[in-house]
Amino acid sequence: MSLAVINYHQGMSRWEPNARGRLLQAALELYVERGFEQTTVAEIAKLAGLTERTFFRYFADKREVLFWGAAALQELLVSTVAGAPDSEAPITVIGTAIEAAGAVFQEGREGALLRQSVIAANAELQERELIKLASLASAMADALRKRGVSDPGASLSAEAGIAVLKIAFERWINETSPQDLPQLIRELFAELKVVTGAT
Amino acid sequence: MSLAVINYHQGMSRWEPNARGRLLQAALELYVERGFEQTTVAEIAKLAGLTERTFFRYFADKREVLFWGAAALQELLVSTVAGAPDSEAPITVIGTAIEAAGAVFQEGREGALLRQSVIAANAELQERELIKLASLASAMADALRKRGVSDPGASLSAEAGIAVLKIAFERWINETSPQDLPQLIRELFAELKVVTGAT
DNA sequence: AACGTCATGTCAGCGAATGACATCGCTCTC
DNA sequence: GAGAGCGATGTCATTCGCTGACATGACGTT
Repeated sequence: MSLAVINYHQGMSRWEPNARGRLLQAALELYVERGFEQTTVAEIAKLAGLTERTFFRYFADKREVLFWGAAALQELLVSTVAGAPDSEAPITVIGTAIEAAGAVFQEGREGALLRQSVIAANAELQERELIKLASLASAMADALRKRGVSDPGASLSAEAGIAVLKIAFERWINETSPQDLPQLIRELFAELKVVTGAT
Repeated sequence: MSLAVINYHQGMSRWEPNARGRLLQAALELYVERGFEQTTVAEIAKLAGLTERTFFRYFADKREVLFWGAAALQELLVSTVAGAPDSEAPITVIGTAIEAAGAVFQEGREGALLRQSVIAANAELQERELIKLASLASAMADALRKRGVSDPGASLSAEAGIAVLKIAFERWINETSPQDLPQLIRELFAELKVVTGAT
């Protein structure tokens, strides 16, 4: 890994565009090189050519930088659930949505690996990841209820889907030669079916 | 709610026993009265007749006070899983363990209500709760593997069990006249079976 | 009575986060 | 094209969570 020699603002004056992007890139680089705890917000801001105060105008806290993509993922899941044919069973709808999420992760696996290695090394980041996942489950359950799915079933299906995503992602990220993530997700849904009550 | 008039050390000198207990009680009282964020560690320590530094010798951080019971819960879950008859299916073993946890919550519902109202009002506390739940799932999955359950199934069963516990607890805590929690858990496991499409 | 040990106190300091206010650069208008 | 307005950024001060280093007090042992 190379040291942080690049200064993302260099000769730039104030008002250089893409402040959020510069902060994002600077933070990721430092988190990967030194680790999350060993990186201060002041360092990130300096590398991006901004001040500490500005960092907190773009990101609620030091952790949030790593979870910037969560909103888009939530939109994908919700819209996939909302757009599914009315005839499909709730668990099938959730399965389709989770597979779509898996396909997104599959592109850009290198970035996901880097990001996950940072998260795996820090408990605070794992906490943040878990609450994002819980938020995804909650949003999917809402989307199911809008389709007329009644309540214990909606929550259970959504939570089950997130559980599958967690386990599938973990396996996929730890594989040296990765298999197809959506397919792995499909297999885990099948396994879940077996596990919960094969007679 | 009464203001914090009680000083848990009063005329006590140094070396008064049960420092952890006093900190626990002081923290809970202040969290309930003022809310978690509005309570400083210095205030907790003062109410307990100790110093801020000593608080951090007993609790890793300000949040951990509210999760002191998690270790005992984990032991209960793991030992229940470990002690189940060999003939039982993994999901049944998990179901028994989760029901046992539910029974523990059922005693002391008032305390659980108070605790949960504090947690519900603060995102950081929800994060900590989620990582504790994830830790419970991980511990149960380990316990299943020691019984010879192979890996995708062990993780899936454990995560499904935790999902059921989450949903059951949430419903139970929001009921004015609460039904039997272990029974609610049993019903949710049945519903999960239906939802996943197990025939 | 001296000693060692363990719990607690004291002190100094770092870093995350936030509020209040100043300042800079762009754009729009007259 | 000079000034007004405005949004993005900087500056400053402060609070609070948390930690390390070291001092001190109480207790049991010999």
